[in-house]
Order: sequence, then C-alpha cells, then structure tokens
Amino acid sequence: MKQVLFNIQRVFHTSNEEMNAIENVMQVLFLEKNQFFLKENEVCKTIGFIERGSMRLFYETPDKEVCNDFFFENSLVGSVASFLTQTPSIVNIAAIEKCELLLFEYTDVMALTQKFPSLKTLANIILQEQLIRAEKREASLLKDTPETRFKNLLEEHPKIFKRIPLRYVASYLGITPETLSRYRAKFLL
Amino acid sequence: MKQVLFNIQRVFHTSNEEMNAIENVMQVLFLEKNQFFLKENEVCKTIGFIERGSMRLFYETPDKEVCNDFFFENSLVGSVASFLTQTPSIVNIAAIEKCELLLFEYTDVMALTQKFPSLKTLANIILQEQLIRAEKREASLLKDTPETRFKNLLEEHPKIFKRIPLRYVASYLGITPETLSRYRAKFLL
DNA sequence: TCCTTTTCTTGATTTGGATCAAGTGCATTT
DNA sequence: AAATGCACTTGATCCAAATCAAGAAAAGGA
Repeated sequence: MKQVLFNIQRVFHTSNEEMNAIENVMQVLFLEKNQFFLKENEVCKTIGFIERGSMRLFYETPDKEVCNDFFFENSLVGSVASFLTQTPSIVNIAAIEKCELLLFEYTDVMALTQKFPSLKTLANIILQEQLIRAEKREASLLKDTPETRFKNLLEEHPKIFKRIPLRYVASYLGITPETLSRYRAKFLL
Repeated sequence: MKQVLFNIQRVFHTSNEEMNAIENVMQVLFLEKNQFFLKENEVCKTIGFIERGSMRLFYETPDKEVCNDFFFENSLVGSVASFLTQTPSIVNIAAIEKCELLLFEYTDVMALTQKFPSLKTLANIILQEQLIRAEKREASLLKDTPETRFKNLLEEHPKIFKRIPLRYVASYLGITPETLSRYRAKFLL
C-alpha cells in the first residue's frame, strides 16, 4: 500500500470501506525535477500527497522568484486557498526533486467527505494545520531577524539544507544567497 | 437588527429560521480600549463579529509586541486556528477603540452548522478568506520592501492611518515608528 | 485648566544585509 | 579530458532602516 495511505489509516483509523473509496478516486502522478504542479492563475483542481520527492511553493515577481514553502514526503501539496475556493491560484508549485504524488480531484474530495462525514475531520485538520503554519510563519517574518530565522530553520528542519538548493532556502528566509552563504560559514555548516 | 446580522442576511440570503437560530445563541460583549479579547495560551472559545470599534491581533516577544492584523466593523475577530482546533492560541487580540462585539461560542457554532448545512458555506468562506489573507500577507512580507508595503497599505486601507495608533501600524509593516514617521513625511501624509 | 505621560517627529550615527564583482568547485556534455 | 554552465562562496562597497537622542505634540488625569 502507498505510504501516505498507510499513514492516514494509522493516524485516523479510517475504515476499510473509507480506505477503498479513497483508493478508488486516487490517481498517481510522477513529476520530473522542475516540472510544475500548479501555475499562477490556474485553479488548483487537485490536491496531492507526496509519496516521494520534494517540492516548492513560490511567487513570481517582476525581478525575482520568492520561495514561500517546501513540501516533503507525507505532506499535502497544493494551494489550499485555490483548491477550496476553486478560484485562480496566486502561487506556483513545482518539483525540486523527482516526485511521486497521489492526487485527489476537487469533486472527488467533496463527494468523499459528503459520503463519509468522518473524513471531514481529516479535511479539517489539514485546513487547521495550514492556518497554524501561516500564523507562525507570519509571526516569524515580522518578529525574527533573518539570522534568527536561519537558526530556527536549521534547528527545526535541518533536512532542508541537505535536500533543497540553497538559493531556494535563501529566498524562503527572505535573504540573498550571498547572505545565506555567510550564515552557513559563520555557523560552521 | 445588528449591522452584522443584516449584512450576513444580505450576502448569504439566510432564512428566517436560520437568522433566529443565530440570534438565539449570539451574545453581546462590550470591550474598553486596550481590553483583551484573547490572550496567548488561552483557547479561543468564542468567535466575534465587530459591530463597532477596532481591534488588533499581536504577538508578544521578549523585547517587543508585534502587530499582525487589524479588525474593524463587520469583520470576524478571533484566532481562527485556535478556535477551530480548540487549542491554545499563539496570538493575543485586544481592543484598540471601544468595541461592541457579537459573540458565538464554539459549541453553538458547531451545533448551528450541524443543524443548518447551508451555514457551512458561510463558515467555509470565512475560513477561505483567512487562508487567502495569510497567503497574500506572507508573499508581501517576503517580496515587498517596507516602503512598498507602506504604499500598498495606504492605498488599500487608508482608514487604518486614521484610526490606528501609528506605532501599531509600524509594527504591522515590520518597521520602527521612526521609519513610518519618515515615510509619512516623505509622502506628505 | 495645568501637569504628566505617552506618542509622534526630526536629526545624527551605526549597522546588517544588499549589491556588485570575482573566483571556486562540481556536474553535465562532448 | 576539456569545455560549458550552474550553484555556491568570498570580498569590497553601498544603502535603507535601526538605533540613539532630543524635542514637539497629543492625550489623559487631577
């Protein structure tokens, strides 16, 4: 069984019937490095779970790309805002490494949660996690210095530095690659 | 009838039965200037609609307060993340001006949306707005310079400069009061 | 009202990170 | 193995905003 499904069952104790229903609507998608999952102004029609690989969420601006988030195995990927409202996305999402994704169509997700109210809990938890993540990130961008953000990221998600090109990490921290390089030197990384 | 209820009905065409149900569980709360609505580490047990007044959402840090958002008439106030999960909040919310709020308990909201599925649409829209707001703010904090953020805020929400003490606005923009003061002078405000 | 306190402004100085500019290391291709 | 192109590092300079330091102006309180 797919890793993600296994974890869903382990955490949410979904019934066999529910698991079957989920598996029936699920699609598998492979993405090559740098391939897009979602482009700005497109509606996010499917939500994905990452089985293997890593992705990044970013904004295009006239002069640069701004990287806003990273996704790894076992996490949800997509613009929750665009998916829920079925309106054009303001963000882009692309693969950093080769990825294997499990996809769920909007209509299928709605039908599933309609049929199995208990799955709504799962949907709600996902939503809440997004909100909490956004709240924390907003706070960090306002109250922490770039150097503090670097140290926090290093402590909380050291694997990011192993798997993600540093220019994306720099963008995520809101600094230039040069500054990130200097922080790394300073902290003997 | 309360302004907020009037607007809900106008936008969502809620039935009389639904409006009565809403009014029955609704409580009114008056807050004095600087009074807290929600403190860090408390669970956000009620969600409020502002009938009159203004409020701010902020974080405490060892050396300073960081203001993250403002609320005015006709908007929802509370930590959506804490309210939905019924877990301790990481933010504080307090009145800036005298406020009149309409309160809804968590259990009442759940019961209402259970009984009237159409009200879920309303709840979902509120949630989506939060997500979109957070997404945009995150993007702005990463990609815009402080001066650009100032100009955007001035254009989109000029009333903030009229009603909110400038030190809170500075904090919201992620700058010092001195810098905000200089921007204002520069743009002849 | 006057007095106190807080908030906002203005000026001088400092500083952290950006920018500009080479250079180094690594992978991919030929 | 040489050549080409990226990604990253390192150094020098510059600049926007922070900090430090007085004042001026508003807001509250007696």
